Amino acid sequence: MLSRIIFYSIDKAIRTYRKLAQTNIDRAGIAITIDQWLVLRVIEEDQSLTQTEIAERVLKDQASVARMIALLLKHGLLASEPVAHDARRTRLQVTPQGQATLAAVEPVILRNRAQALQGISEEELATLRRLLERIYLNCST
Amino acid sequence: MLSRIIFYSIDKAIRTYRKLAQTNIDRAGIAITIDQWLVLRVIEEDQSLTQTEIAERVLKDQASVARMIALLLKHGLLASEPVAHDARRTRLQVTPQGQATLAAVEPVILRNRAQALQGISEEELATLRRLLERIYLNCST
DNA sequence: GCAACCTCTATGACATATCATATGTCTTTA
DNA sequence: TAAAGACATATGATATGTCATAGAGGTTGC
Repeated sequence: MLSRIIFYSIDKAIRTYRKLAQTNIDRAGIAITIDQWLVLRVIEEDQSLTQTEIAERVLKDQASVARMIALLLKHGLLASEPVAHDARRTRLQVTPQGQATLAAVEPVILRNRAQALQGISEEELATLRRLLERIYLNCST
Repeated sequence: MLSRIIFYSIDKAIRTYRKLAQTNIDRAGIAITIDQWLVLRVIEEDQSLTQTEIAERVLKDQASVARMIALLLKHGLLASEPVAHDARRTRLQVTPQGQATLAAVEPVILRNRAQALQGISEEELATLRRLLERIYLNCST
């Protein structure tokens, strides 16, 4: 039975959460994917990050991040300007439109999380986090 | 901090596990993706399933399953034949090559799981499963 | 200084995720 | 039984995941 496999449960939980999150963002009339939102949010926090560093923070590949950034630029949520001391890079900036999108998404995400974690205590959450971290460490070595 | 968000932990755990699994399959010289393997395995268990039913079992979209089946057919791991009473469908069969692939992957998967779950007790696993199931239910309603 | 090496970004190739829809085929209902 | 609805599969469009690599630009060591 697939349902007895823990990785199946993990996959099911995260997929269902992602679907809920994206549905609610769409329903709020916001034109962004959750993955793009995550990247945008990380850039907002620190605009000096390289794509590789962004990729590490959001657990994605540099190639994926490059394409998401290209889309965010195309959609006007990000702007880029050259960096003086390093011609390989560009400095990314969240545009006012990007800021507005972040602000609009924030409450939706908070509601999603609250819904997803209903009936789960802080202690259980800590346990969950600890076990998942253990799996992560077991897999990375 | 992203690391404080539980969905980040879930995502990190499952991604790292998937990467470990795929790396070990590749390293064993087996030409199949984990997703294709999962589909092939489900078909082996019940060859009368429709694509939609397979998709439900493996938590994927019918469109994704259709494309994976197309690849499995192309690679010779599956064969299809018409179904007498319903012209919409085809009956899928795991070929000998498919059987061999499943047999070769099995021990790799078992080793992966054992590695990923090192140091986690049966009781903790049950807790993990219960919490993830709760998140899933919270998100599906 | 410059050769070897490393970093940053972009992109090709292929697989998957998701939604929408097309097409053909049952099935049900008026 | 014909029309309407449901179902099975395929596919277009777009986004992401992953690996590999190209191409331009830094950095280091000699």
